[in-house]
Amino acid sequence: MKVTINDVARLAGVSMKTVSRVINKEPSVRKKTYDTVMNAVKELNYQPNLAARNLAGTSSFTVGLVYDNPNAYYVIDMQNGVLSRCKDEGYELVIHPCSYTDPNMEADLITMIKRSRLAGLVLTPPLSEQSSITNLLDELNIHYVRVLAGRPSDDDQGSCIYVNDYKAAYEITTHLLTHGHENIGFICGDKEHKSTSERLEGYKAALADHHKEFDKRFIYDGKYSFESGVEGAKNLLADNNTLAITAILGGNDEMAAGALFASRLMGIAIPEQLSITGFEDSPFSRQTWPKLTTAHQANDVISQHAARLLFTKTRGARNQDKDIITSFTPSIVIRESSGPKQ
Amino acid sequence: MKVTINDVARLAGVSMKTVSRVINKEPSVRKKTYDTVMNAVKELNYQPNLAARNLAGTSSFTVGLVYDNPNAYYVIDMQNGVLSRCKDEGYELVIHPCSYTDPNMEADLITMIKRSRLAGLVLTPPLSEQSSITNLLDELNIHYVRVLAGRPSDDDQGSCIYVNDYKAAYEITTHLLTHGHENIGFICGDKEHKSTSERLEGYKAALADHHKEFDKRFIYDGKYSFESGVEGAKNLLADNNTLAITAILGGNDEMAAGALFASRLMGIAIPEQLSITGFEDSPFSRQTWPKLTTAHQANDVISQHAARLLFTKTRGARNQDKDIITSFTPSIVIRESSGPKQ
DNA sequence: TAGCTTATTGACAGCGTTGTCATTCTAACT
DNA sequence: AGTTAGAATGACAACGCTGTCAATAAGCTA
Repeated sequence: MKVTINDVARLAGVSMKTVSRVINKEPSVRKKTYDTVMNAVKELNYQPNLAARNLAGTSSFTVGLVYDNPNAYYVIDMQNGVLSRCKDEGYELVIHPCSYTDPNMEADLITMIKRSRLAGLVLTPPLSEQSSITNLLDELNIHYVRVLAGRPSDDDQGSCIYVNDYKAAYEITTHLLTHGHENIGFICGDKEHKSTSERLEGYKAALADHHKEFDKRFIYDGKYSFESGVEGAKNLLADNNTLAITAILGGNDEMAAGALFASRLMGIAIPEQLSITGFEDSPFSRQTWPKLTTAHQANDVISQHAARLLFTKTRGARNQDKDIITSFTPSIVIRESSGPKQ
Repeated sequence: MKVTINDVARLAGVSMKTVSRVINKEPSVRKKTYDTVMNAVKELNYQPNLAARNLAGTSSFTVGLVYDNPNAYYVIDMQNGVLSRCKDEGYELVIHPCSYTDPNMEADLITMIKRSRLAGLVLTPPLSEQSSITNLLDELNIHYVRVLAGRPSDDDQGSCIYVNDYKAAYEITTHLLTHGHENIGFICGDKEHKSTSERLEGYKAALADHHKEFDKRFIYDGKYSFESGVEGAKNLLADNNTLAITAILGGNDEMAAGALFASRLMGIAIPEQLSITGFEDSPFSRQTWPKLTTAHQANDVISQHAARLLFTKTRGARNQDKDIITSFTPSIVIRESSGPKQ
């Protein structure tokens, strides 16, 4: 019923240590021995016991995914990406949702790390931006990889995956500018998120390159929520649109959907009277009416790379994948919610 | 740095076995001893090592969550619910997304179970409905709890959590009927899902109780996807609405949102010309315009109960929580997408 | 072919817990 | 006080694997 490394060793006619070497892909195992062992593994359908490996080995086969993100689509994507790599490499994933406003957050994190002696962690925004967490992990000597909004080469120590929101926002703003829009509103996300400032900077840069002055009356501080998108649009378009706004850039799809909702309430036609764009390309950017122009962020791919990067860190020098992409730029997807200024 | 059971034992002046008894809440430990040990645990901030417990013990401290569901909101809710119970009980959660169309699904499942020697599994729909899976688990002697669409007392062996979609659909249909709607369309979900037939039965029962004949021309077979909701509405309202439909019941929120989208394209005013209702109360039922009338399903609560039920099964007779609710009926939430017939 | 170096393999301890079973207490009886 | 049942505790092996280090086999040089 339960197959152990000893059963495999017996069948293959080698010591259990040799079997261990084979399943860990250690060097200096003769090809022929390797094959014999692998055949035995397959014949018995052997699966190494994770608990035993974690207990005996110096490095564990468990990684953690830490997130504080209300966006279910985002979390699922990240999770699936990391998970798919874990499956390939025989790792196990422990997920750890948390809230950075929770005073117990760090204690909880430590508890988890201790309980499952983790090989490493993948940190997603906005937690990946908090130095209190990275400091803590450095102190505990835990490997981690951060997924971050930002432009590469900041203070990277080779453990970051960057999502270039700056560039994406630049492009989406440019898209609107080249369609004749002059007065473009921007609904920002949480001030605390790096992505917010990166996206705003991209917007500003595009304006500058088109010789338009930045005007903070066009900016609304939202919260990355649908509701704040509603508020944002109402605010920007207040008093019968005194600002003469013809396009609104949502800091994410939810806020853009909120802006759409608000426009609908105000009887504004999209995209005829107002262009609206989102950010992230989450599923519901395709489920609004009209569908949202947005910037596609390949979260599943990003998280896969994050996991790979973590694995190479964990395993030290050997197995250095050098083809891990560590910088991603969301690509804009043009749908029906944006169009030329009329 | 790393605190083990021995450190606690030494500090408390007892054997490590006694510490083990304390942290496992075993009987026959003197109150005084218990307190001494607990103080030592707290002082050292001791966390039992999960790998060691899983390896040494007869039952493991790891449970799995298996799902095949494209709905991110649903998955996250289930996950969070199970996770919150796990945290309380010191268990670890391993998630296992899979696809029932994948020929390797069962092999993958077995691999996971072997790798992490699971204490038990929580199965969510539609996988919870597949006898191939439950048979497999029975064979492997793995505990499991199923979350199911259905009415209690079917073939329950005390390991099911029921979601009474029948009743909820009955109520939502009644809501429409009492508002004067006579011709009510129904966009079904996947045929393979139990929830689809349960919801349809509820719809039929409500019609019957209002002395209305069931007419299958009012039924559209969808796929629980936004797109199929669009198609469903187009179909039901075809030829300038020859069926004179004034209300459409979406099998879930996504399809209802799709129907809303399609209505918009056809220039139909919601809810003035057509009432639309959803099912599940997922976040985007609040992000459509107008917001969807729907049936609220407390997935986080449901999954918490599923986890609790699993724990009591795992731990055998002791710790029998008798207050675990095993049947839930979604409650209808009336919003702006439905109204009286005009 | 002997002699040496290096590649390959194996024996055994130990990872941090729990299960088993033996031992020592405690308290309630004669 | 002397028994004794039963409660409370402890000693030690075992869980399935990996790390260390020693042993053997293979390959190379002269």
